[in-house]
Amino acid sequence: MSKKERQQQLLQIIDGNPFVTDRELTRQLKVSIQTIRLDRMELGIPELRERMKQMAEHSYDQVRSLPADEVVGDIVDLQLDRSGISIFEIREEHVFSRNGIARGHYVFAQANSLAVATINAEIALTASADIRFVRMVRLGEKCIAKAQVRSLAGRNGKAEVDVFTYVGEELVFQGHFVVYRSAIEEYSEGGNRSADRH
Amino acid sequence: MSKKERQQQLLQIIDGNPFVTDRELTRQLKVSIQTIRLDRMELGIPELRERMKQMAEHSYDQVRSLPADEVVGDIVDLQLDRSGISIFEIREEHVFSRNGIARGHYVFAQANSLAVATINAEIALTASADIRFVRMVRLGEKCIAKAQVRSLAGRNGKAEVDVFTYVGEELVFQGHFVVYRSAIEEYSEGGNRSADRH
DNA sequence: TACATATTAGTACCTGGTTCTAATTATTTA
DNA sequence: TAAATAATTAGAACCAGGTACTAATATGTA
Repeated sequence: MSKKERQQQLLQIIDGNPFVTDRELTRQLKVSIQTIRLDRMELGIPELRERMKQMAEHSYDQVRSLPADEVVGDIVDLQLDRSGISIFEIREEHVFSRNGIARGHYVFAQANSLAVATINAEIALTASADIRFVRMVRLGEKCIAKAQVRSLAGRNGKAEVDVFTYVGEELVFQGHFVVYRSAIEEYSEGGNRSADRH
Repeated sequence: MSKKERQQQLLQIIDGNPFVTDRELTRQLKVSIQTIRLDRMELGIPELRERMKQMAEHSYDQVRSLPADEVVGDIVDLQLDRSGISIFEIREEHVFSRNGIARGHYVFAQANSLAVATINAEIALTASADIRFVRMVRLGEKCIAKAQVRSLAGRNGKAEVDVFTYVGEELVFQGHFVVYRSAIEEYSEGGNRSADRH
């Protein structure tokens, strides 16, 4: 096996399992540990611990901003059963790496979270939605979603919420949500009201 | 400061920043490094490297299944401009930890990804959608989304796609998507066709 | 054959710890 | 107040998984 072939294999192995040690690599590639290390140098692959650290840091950033939180976006204003505003900044982890455009479901998730949070009920869940992506949202843009409750049925019924999301003055998304409100734990899209603002 | 108070502080510090070393902790808590280590022992907090490893492994699991991939769900059948089927298993990272119910935007994302992937165009993007969450989806359930293209406009125009998502025989989600297709790179919700199944 | 490239070997050193023994300080309790 | 107990600190040996560096040995090529 040539040096190039071996380095290709090494890339593949580490790509397939980033948790592999140099010692394990020597067993798989049948070369000395020094060769493995020279190869890693040439290929710019950091040591195992550094790889794990980078993965941990990367995931930590995501965890802090993302779906670890049951509400996507930061709710800055809330008048229960009336209106709400949330802010969500489009970051690296929300976009297609290819073109820096936000994945639709993040924009959707912000609006959905806000619609549900605005409804004052033990349990609120999205029943249906009618949505439109008015224009693409790019990396770094700050989405401001504004929710308006349009109608409220009884204590256990449907509520209708309109959400408009803006970047600056521009409308980027609009949605009409039908949200079920209930005191019974059945389908919780936003869950217990008291737990929303962790 | 009592031992209990210190251990509470220690928990808080590590919770706030899991990347802190014992040495940094000695500076913040003004005790010896042995005390820090005894405290970690008592509290069952692993060493920095182990913490990073766990985060990395956890995120790696997520990355493998989740939005790192630009298509949410595994497309198992695809007839461009006609129909498509994708499978998406609801895992730990897709549900509300509180009740084990899938976050709506994952169910939405699977359907959205499939609708876009089914359209045969250089660039495809979701323009609007009309969706309904028919019943909740729980941890461990396998969502099978079936897309049917209903209408196609010219090379650069709108396409309409219906997506029905099932768990077993039960319908859990339905959506009507309007997707823009274009050869011009403008708003890519699924991106270059050739890159979808990487 | 001479030279270059590739590979292997070996040593010292590093971080961020664990494990263990032992000594020193509080703090409590009899 | 003295003895007992708990809490804290010190120090040395050791570990994984490396880096950095020097030097020797293959292996191929002009």
